[in-house]
Amino acid sequence: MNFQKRKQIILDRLNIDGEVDVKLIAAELDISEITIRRDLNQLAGDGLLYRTHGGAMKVNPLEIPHEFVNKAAKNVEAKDKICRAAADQINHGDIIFMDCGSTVFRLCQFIKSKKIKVITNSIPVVYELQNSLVSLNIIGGEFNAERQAVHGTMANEHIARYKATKAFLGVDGISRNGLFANSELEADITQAFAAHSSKTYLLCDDSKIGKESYLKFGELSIIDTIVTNSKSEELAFFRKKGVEVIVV
Amino acid sequence: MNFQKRKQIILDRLNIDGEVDVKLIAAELDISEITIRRDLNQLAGDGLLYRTHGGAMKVNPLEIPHEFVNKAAKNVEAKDKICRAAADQINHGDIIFMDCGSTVFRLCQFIKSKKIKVITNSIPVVYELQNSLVSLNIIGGEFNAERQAVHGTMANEHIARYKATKAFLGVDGISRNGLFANSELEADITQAFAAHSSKTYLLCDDSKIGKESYLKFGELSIIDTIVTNSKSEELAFFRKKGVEVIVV
DNA sequence: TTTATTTTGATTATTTTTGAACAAATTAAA
DNA sequence: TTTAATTTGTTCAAAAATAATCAAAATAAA
Repeated sequence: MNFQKRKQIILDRLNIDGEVDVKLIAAELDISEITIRRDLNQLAGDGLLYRTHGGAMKVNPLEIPHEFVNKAAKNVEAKDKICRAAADQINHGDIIFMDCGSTVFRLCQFIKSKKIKVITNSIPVVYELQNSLVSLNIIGGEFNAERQAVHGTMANEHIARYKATKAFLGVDGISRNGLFANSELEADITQAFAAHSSKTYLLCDDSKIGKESYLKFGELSIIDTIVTNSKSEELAFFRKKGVEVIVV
Repeated sequence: MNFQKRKQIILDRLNIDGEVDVKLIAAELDISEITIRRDLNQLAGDGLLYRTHGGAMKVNPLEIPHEFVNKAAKNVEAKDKICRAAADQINHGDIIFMDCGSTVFRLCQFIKSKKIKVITNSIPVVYELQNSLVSLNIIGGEFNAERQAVHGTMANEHIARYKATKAFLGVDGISRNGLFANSELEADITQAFAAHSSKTYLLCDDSKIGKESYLKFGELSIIDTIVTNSKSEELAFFRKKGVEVIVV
């Protein structure tokens, strides 16, 4: 019974019970208390548990289940149709912006073999494209764990340094009144992307069309093309406003 | 019974039981313990298993691009010692730079529960720290798939916008003649990190001490502290030059 | 064949791990 | 508050594992 094995047992026990007791563990593993104490101290030193008198407690429940993955898995069929159509718009040599939307993320699988440059603030996009023909540029700044992406002042400045041929973006809602976002950070970066690309595509499944939520941040006019599976009558209005609409 | 055959048996056993014991294997194969130990050390050096006292354990398969894992898994024990000592230097509230070295990567596991800001160009570091108490800032710019990291002009400019309390860096070699890197990109970003942090730590295992390869890019003076497992006499020279040396 | 190289094993010294004993610190109880 | 019980850190010693050194055996090369 070596340290590595005891470490595993102790951490397993912590995950189950939330706490461990020096005496109990020592008796159970048939090993001296001083050794268990030394183990706990070492693990506490590495930040793997909190030391208490007589034992240890679990350290903060850090494991945030990958919300992003779940979100990306919703409405997959529609999203994939949208993305396949969007990928058809991308040509060899394009420089494209991709934001951190869950629909935009699914675009990755359709562009892996294209010789293009992708500039993105989404870490999942980076993972997905890192072993492909796509050349990647990561937007720097403060990382938001929930969105798995970078936002903020530095990010916006970074975008402003580049000029893309096309931007593929998501929003939280779009209606005849404009574009809506869940947060100011997302709104800002979406605007920055749109402002620094020659052509701006909005990828949105039917759940987003006509939806108005939280923060209106821009007019329809900053969008050139909408790619969607929606059959909403709102689309006719978008067309009338000069926005190209691709229905899949 | 040659090394190849023993290697096969050892790795098979590891896959089945998750661990092996020097004494048991030695008895079973009717071969001396010292030979088995040598085998295990070699396999551990190749990152194929994790050496423990009295045996070895299966290496936990991280879900990180393989190229990176293999490199990071070499010389694990020394690197972990180095990183534990390095982590001791980090205090609540610190703002630290971390580069894309394989040793620096292993620092992650020891700082997950620290309330600090980490600014990094390494995507594996981001991945490893994303669900921790650490607040992350990603350095933007062109992504290099081989190094799993960002380098270049934008990256250097990004770094220049920040000021860190401490930088933890790797190099490809260090000798009395200065610091050596594998590429200009790495050299530039290392210098940028060092220039914009109050204190610069170099994490390097013994294989890097005294090594001079490819490109000399800086003097010893840009380093404040070296953390290493080396016992080279070169260390005395570093100390004479005013560099603090922490030997683990 | 002889000679060099590599691999293996035995011996010894060193390091690491562990446990016991006791003093210091902490918690609980009176 | 004071006292008792528990937990902890420290020091030291024993045991186990390891590394280092060198010699023997196996293998490859000339």
